[in-house]
Amino acid sequence: MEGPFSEKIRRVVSRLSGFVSLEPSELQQLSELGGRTCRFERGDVITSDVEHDTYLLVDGWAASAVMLADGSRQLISVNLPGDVLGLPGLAVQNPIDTVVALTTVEVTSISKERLGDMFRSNPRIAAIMFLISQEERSLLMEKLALTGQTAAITRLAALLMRICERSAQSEDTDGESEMPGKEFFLPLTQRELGELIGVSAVHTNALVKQLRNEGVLSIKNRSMTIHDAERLREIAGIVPWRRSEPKWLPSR
Amino acid sequence: MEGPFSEKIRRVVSRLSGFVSLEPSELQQLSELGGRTCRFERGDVITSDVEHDTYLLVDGWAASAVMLADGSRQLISVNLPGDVLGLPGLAVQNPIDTVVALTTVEVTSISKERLGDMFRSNPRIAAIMFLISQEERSLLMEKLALTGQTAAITRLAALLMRICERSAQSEDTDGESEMPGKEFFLPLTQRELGELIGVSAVHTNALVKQLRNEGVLSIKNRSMTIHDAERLREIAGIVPWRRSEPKWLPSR
DNA sequence: CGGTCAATTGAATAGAGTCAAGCGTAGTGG
DNA sequence: CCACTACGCTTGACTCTATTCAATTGACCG
Repeated sequence: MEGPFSEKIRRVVSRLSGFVSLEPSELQQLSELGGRTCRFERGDVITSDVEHDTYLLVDGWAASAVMLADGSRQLISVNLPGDVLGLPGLAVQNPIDTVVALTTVEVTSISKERLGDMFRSNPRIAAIMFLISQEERSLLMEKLALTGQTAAITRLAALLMRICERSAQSEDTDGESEMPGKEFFLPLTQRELGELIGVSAVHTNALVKQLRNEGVLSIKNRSMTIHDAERLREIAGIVPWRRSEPKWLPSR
Repeated sequence: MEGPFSEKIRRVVSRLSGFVSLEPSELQQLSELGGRTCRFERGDVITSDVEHDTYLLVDGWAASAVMLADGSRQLISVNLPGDVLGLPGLAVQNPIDTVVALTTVEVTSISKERLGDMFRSNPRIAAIMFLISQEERSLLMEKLALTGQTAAITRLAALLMRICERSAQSEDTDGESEMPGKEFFLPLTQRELGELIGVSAVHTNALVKQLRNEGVLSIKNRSMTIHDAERLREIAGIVPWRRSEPKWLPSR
C-alpha cells in the first residue's frame, strides 16, 4: 500500500477506534464489511440506485440533509472519513435524511446483510458501532438545543468549534497543539454554513463578518484559521467534546 | 400477574417489538436486563447517585433535556413506556442530556455490564436496540430540520402529531381509528411544549390559541383532543411515521 | 382565604428573513 | 488575451416573527 492510500486507511481507523483500540484481526473484519467502492462529485446525492444502503466514507467530506415540505433544506451534520452514512435510514421506510457530497468523495457500500452478520460474528465491533451512534445522537441533541435556544452567532461558533475538533482528531497532531493561527480545511460555502445552523446565507455572512472583525477567526479560500480559540469557546458556550472510555464492551 | 401490571408489560413490549415480533424466550432475556426498579416524581431528574446508568422506562412520561450555558433548557424528546433512557450518555464523558420525569414514573436500571453481555449473548436483541437508536436519530434529525427551517406553528403541529402517533401505538387501537375528537393524554404544560419546540411560553400560548381558534385541536386538563387531523398534518408538513421491516437482523 | 403555578393578554423591542443590487474571482471559449 | 458567464460573497432597506417585560385571571392546595 503506497502513501496516499495508507493515509486514507489511517484516517478511517482513527475514527472507528476512537473508543477502544482495535486489533489487527478486528480491522480485518471491518475491511470485509465493505463492498464495492464508488466515487461521487461535489453536490451529488450519495445513494445506491435501488435500495437504501449504508456506506463507509473513505475519503472527502459529506453532509446529511433533510428536505422539508416548503422546499428548504437543513444540513444536519458534516461527515468526515471514517463515518458510516445512512444508518438512520435503516429504521424507517422512507429515510428522512439524504447524504450529499461536499467534496469529491469515495465510499464503500456496506450491505444490510453484512451488518446483520456482524452483530452475530463480532459483537464487540457491533457494540462500538452502537456507541458511535449514541455519540452522533448526543451531538444531534446538542445541536438541537443550540438551534432551539441560542442566537445564531453562538450556533455558528459551536459548529466551527466542533468541526475543528473533529478535523484535528484525524490529523497528525496528537497533542492539543492548538497554537493560534491553526488552519483547517473547510470546504463549505456560507450558504451551507447557514443551512447547518438554520439561518439564511445573507445572515450567515453578517455572522462571519462579526467573527472576523472581532479577531476570532477568518474563513477564506475553503479554509478556516482560528485566531482566538478561547474567545471562540466563550461565544459557543460549550465545552470540548470528550468521548467516554467504555470498560463494559464485550471482550474480544 | 394482575391487571395493571400486565398492562404495563404490554406497553413496554409493544415498543420493543415494534420492528419484529419477539419470542417468549427473548422477552425473558429482556426482562433479565433490568435491575432494581425505582420511582420518581414529576420534575425529578432521573439519575443514579454515582454512575451514569441507563434505565428502561416502565411507566409514566419522561423527557430528555439539554441545559445550556445561559441557563435555558431545551427539551429534546418525550419518552414513553418502553423507551430506554440514558443511552446517548454512554458515549461521552459528561452526558449532555438529563432525563426528567414529566409524571410520576417507574424505571428499572440497566447496568452497562449487562448491556455489554447482551451484545454477546443475544445479537438479535442488540441489533433491535441498535435500530431503535437509529429511529431516535431519525426523529432527532427531523426535529432539528423543523427547528432550523420552519415557523413555530409548524413545529408545534409536528410535535403534537408525533406524540399522538406514539401514544396511539401503545394504546388498544390497532387500526388507524383516528375518528375526529380522539383524546390523548398530554401531561405537558405550555412552558414545556415551548421548551420542546424552542419558543417562549408566551409565544406557545399564542400558537395553541391559534390552533384552537382554527378548530384543529384543543388542549385542556392534561389532555389533547384532535378535531381536524388532516389540517394538523397540513400545518405540520410531515408525513406519518413508518418504521421499516428489517429482514437482515441476525436470526434467533 | 392567601399562596403558588399555569394560562392568558398587551406593549415595546430586536433578531433574523426576504428582496434587491453590486462586487470579486475563476473558468470558458472565441 | 479578452469578453462572457457563473458562483460566492457583501451590503443596504424593509418586514415580521418571536422575545422580554409586565400585569391579570383562573385553578388548585394547604
